[in-house]
Amino acid sequence: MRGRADVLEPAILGLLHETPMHGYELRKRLNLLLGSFRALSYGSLYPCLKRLVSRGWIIGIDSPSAPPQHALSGKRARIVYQLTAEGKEEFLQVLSSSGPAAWEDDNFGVRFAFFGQTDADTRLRILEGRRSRLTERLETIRLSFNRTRERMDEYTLELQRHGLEQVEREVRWLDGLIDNERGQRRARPLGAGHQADAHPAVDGATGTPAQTTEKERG
Amino acid sequence: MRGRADVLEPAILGLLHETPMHGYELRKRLNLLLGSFRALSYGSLYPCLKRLVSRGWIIGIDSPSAPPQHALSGKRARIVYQLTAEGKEEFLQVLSSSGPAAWEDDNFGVRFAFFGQTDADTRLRILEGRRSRLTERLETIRLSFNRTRERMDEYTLELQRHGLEQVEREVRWLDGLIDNERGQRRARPLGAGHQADAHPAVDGATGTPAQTTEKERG
DNA sequence: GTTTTCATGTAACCCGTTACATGATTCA
DNA sequence: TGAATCATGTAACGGGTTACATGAAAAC
Repeated sequence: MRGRADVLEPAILGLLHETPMHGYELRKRLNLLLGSFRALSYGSLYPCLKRLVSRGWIIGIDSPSAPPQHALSGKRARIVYQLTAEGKEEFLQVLSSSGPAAWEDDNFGVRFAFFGQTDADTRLRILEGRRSRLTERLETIRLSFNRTRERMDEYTLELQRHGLEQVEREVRWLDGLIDNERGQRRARPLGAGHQADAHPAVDGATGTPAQTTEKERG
Repeated sequence: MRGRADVLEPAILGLLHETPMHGYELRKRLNLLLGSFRALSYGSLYPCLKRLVSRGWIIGIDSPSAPPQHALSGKRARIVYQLTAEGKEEFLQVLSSSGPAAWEDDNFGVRFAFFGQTDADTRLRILEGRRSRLTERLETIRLSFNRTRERMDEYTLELQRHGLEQVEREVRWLDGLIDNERGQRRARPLGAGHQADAHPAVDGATGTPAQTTEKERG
């Protein structure tokens, strides 16, 4: 898997910055946040938490936690983790950084997920960095495409074409976001743009009253 | 990165099935094929080649190879790899397999890249498997989306929305491909469909006469 | 003549998954 | 009562990247 780049640690810090949590729940949140479609393994999560504890960025407090219903006693003792002062400082520092690392494939997602806590300047710088990173990639792909198109069979060609389209789409998405960031005061409320694109996006299962049993990655 | 699932080995087998190559060139082809945007490292490639050799699937022949131009002598001795009979057999077996493994995220790309050498039945089964895999994922995302939308800030929401749209787009892409596979005899020539989507796709740098210096991933 | 590209490798490290181990609680 | 979910971990393994090492040929 994508080694390097420490996407897990900042993600954990970020989630714990919002609210303290125990490992099990953290994992669920992380699965959503990271969007990696194979669930994060415990063999990865718990050692990481340990690491963060040993670095003094978080502490784990053993709490039996009274269950909302049933009123009776506590369920199994769970370890609720929360940020320390140092951890908070560390996270804020991560948030304010806007170097190339922030817009590489691995990190961009996490950084974006915490844009709500990132200041506007940094946000814009990251979005623009990401954009130029992608257009640069676009150039490379187009070049290779034009250089090798006659040697390729239709499927390879189609795969290439589709990949190209994906990146183009992503650039346009970024354009929308950047526009939105620039037209700061009372612009359209994010996720409205992309005119004439008729994105049906989220709608299925519209009526569900949010009471489904909490399931893996759901 | 994405550990497991052996995407490298089949890819190498497949490329060598088309034509013998030395490691350095193989890497370039692999970078295109795999579409992973960080170039494959030699520290990964050469050991893998070694593994394949030890398994008897490929052999490396030391050849000085006379350069096309200059007519004079051979450049540095390079090791040209080619499939053995066993390697060919192995690859063909991989090609004919159409289990769930074939349509998981990691493998689908490679499998698709070799569709030109895959029989129509297998192709269709893989495409359909992939499709149902994605729609299944779509359901999961939509559920979680509807369950957590009010608790999320606009950026997290937008990220989620964008992810959802990406998958939806991919499903539609698959629909086109499946249609195409089904309407076998003389259908539209792949990559034409997606009506009213006006995809500008490949065009930039149209005139380049394919003589640019071979560059990394290009 | 120097830089870039070609060309092949090795060893250490990182980080993630798999598989294993354990046990409480809740739901059918 | 038995299955599923909650909850926390450990150890082995795997495979990829980084960094290192080396050198020839081509391009500038």
